[in-house]
Amino acid sequence: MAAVDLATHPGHLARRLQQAHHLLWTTMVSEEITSPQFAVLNALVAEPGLDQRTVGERVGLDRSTVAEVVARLIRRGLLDKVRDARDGRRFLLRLTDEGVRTHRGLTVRTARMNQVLLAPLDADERAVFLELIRRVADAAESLRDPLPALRAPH
Amino acid sequence: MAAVDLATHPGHLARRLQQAHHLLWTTMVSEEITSPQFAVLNALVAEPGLDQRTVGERVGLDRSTVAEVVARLIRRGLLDKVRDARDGRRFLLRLTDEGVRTHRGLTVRTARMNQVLLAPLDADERAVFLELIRRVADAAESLRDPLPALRAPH
DNA sequence: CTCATATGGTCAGTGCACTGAGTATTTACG
DNA sequence: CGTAAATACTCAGTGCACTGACCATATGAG
Repeated sequence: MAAVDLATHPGHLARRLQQAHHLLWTTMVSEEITSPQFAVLNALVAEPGLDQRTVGERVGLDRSTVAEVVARLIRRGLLDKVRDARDGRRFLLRLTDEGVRTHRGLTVRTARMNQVLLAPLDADERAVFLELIRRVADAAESLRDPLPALRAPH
Repeated sequence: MAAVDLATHPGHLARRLQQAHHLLWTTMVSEEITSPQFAVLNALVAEPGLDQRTVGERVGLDRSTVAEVVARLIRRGLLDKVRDARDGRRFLLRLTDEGVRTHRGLTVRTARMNQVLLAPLDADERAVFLELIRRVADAAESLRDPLPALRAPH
């Protein structure tokens, strides 16, 4: 009987939170476009013509995952990908008109969805909630390469 | 220029938090056993002999995902699965000795890892952090079937 | 007892997410 | 100029996560 209480494990709670979010997203926002796909569209609305690597940096996705998400958005006709003339390694990404329209429509719905998701918290708690998650995520993120010092044995 | 600030989107932050957690987990806890696998082991330490469905309920996983995770744990020899004699639909799950040992070892490491993950927060903030995530996740969870009322058109 | 319904599990399909290896292009050093 | 290092991307492999369709066993109402 050495079982642990998972409700004190942030990783476990993060997973459950994401599932809750996924549930609301598919019912209230879209069944076709996913949340990561929206994040990519959003990054390109803010900064058209980014390459894949930079998009990944903006939305927090690694190169392989960006490639997959981008492929799906292109297949749906929301995105164009053209080789950079000045640097042949890069692909420059740009929304199609359809992509811009889709992003606009989803923006409204995501706002409504976030309201529902955060409904159990009052205004102060919401601000704290977002800030604490951000701080924890940022801290661990900035710890990517620098410190393989705490690596486990075996 | 109708781009949105993703730092105000709980779903996006939840995903980033989970990635941060995943990063720390693989370096500080285990490269073989994943966090969901540990959750299943932990549920069976607390309540040996559960069936798959109930395990899923305890750790927040759907039946298909539980089946996959269980299959991997069996392949690693950490778990046994036997048909319930009293109800031929069920499979009863039980840890092997090796499974118990593995769980015990990981428990220590997960505690250390959680310390590092929560390092950017002070003690009060940690308590608030866990409680707020739990409340939001629970609320959305309890909204599974009852309310397809807010479903989006199209 | 019989048949409709619940329930536990499996399977196929889709999508996110990471790692590690490999390819192509660019850049920087000698 | 020429080659080594860095960079952008692709590809294969593994694992989580959900849905919807399907199968088998149980159970409850008639």
